Amino acid sequence: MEERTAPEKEIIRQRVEKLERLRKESKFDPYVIDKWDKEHKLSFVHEHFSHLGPDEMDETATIKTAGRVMTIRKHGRASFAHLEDDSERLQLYFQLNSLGEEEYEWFKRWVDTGDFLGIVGHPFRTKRGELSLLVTDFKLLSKALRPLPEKWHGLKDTEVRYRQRYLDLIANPEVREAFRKRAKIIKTFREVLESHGTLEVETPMLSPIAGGAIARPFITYHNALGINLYLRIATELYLKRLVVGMYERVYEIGKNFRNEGIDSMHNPEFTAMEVYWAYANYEDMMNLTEEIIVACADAMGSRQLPYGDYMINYEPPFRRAAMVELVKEHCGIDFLTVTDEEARKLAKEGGLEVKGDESRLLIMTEFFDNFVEDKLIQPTFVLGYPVEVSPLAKRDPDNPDFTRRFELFICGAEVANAFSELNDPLDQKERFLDQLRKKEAGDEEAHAFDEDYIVALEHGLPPTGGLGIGIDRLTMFLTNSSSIRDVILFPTMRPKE
RNA sequence: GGGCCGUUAGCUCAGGUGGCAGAGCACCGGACUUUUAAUCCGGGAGUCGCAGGUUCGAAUCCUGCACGGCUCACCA
Repeated sequence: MEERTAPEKEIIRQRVEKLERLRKESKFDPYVIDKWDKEHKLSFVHEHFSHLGPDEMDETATIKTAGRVMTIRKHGRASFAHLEDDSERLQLYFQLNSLGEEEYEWFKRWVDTGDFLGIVGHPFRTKRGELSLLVTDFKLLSKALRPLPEKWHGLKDTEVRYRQRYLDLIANPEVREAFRKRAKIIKTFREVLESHGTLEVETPMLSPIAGGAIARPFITYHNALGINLYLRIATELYLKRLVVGMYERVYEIGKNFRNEGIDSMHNPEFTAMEVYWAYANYEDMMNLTEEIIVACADAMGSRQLPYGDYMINYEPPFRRAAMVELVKEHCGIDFLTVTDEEARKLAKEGGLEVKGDESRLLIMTEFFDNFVEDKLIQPTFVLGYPVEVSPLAKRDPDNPDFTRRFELFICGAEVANAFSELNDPLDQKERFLDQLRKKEAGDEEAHAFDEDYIVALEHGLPPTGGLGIGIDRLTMFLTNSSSIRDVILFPTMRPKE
């Protein structure tokens, strides 16, 4: 049988062989070094030596830096390379005269693109005008055995980009930038919340009941306890227990898990922020939402940010409109003046599925979901959600069919959900029971009945405003990303084979 | 779940009507002391996503499957 070598293996074989020769011939092992005193980021050179003119060098300045070799251009007795670190890219100039023959030949012989180099050198600008370092000393800090993605076109294959994100990050600097922005957004959340004296807490991801939202949970099993546990779908019920427990302002930023479909707006695990303030209501939460999002926009550098074909204006105040008004505006129907029966008829005419027992307000939310939501491009607070679709929100005392609740829509998608929290234990129990009945009637996604939470409410929850913001989605809109996978480093993927 | 599209060298991509598997980058060897998608000369590199079918002959046509993308539906 003829032995065949796969080409990829062949490249790696060559590199491994080279590594072995390097170890043997020059008594040097690139994987032995465990420290390099990197004194300067590459951006330091750009920041401090941009004033150098063509062919001008600052020999009094010695830069000690390190990074990954991205390109090499060898020219006999002088060579150029580009070094990249997490701040910048900078050209290196290796010259026989300044390095000495032995060192220079060593570089040409052993250094490949993808390798990590420690560099000592003087800043200068080439005749052609590129800021560079004249290398006076260098050390090979680590070797790459696989080739870098193509340098000109970058890495485009979406599947590889998501599965091997590190390659995406190496090849596409704008991707690195997007995740820096994500970190900035989360930092901004913390700064705003802390500035209002809000305490960051952590609540269970594993719990016997997955409550606080409508979603199918992931189920897992704990061996020692011998019970099923659910991965959380929201942090809501635990955070409100903490307000019962005398923390007046708490928030949590963390992962939620929902066992549902995957598309450009949904990942099975996603990051949400939830915050609860005692003695505050949903209007305070609206102001807080605005404050956080405006601060995030500012952190991105502008209150006008593009998303696809749209320019989104994050200048406050955001529009605030009742759902009834928005449905009237977009559909021409005033659901306050129709009967349940008329509403169902209108729904049928509008092409919506009707079972026959829906209230006019439930139909209204259907109209909203189907015909209004995706039209809300500019940041819009939608107020006045019916009680039926808001089992954890306080009723509006002037209008008991509605709750003191809002959702914020940006680019046609829900970004925030908030309400004056229902703190009446008896009402809450009734609404849970109502959800239970829905579940028994076959609604897989009705809220779970959480007896322990009712007990907590019975001990007294102060009037409380609560808010949840989907950080991935907000990050998408602030970074002009068309898919949630572009703002999650390692999105959920089906394993290959 | 439905529809459409994609899968060819490590990467980016060509390969009308079926007829010897290609280019650039990357890699290996050589020349070159200011290049920057360096250039020039030479070389190696492929289970054409997988499986089956049609055919003298399939990267190409047909069927199924896998993975991915877009989209619709469903869903927060």
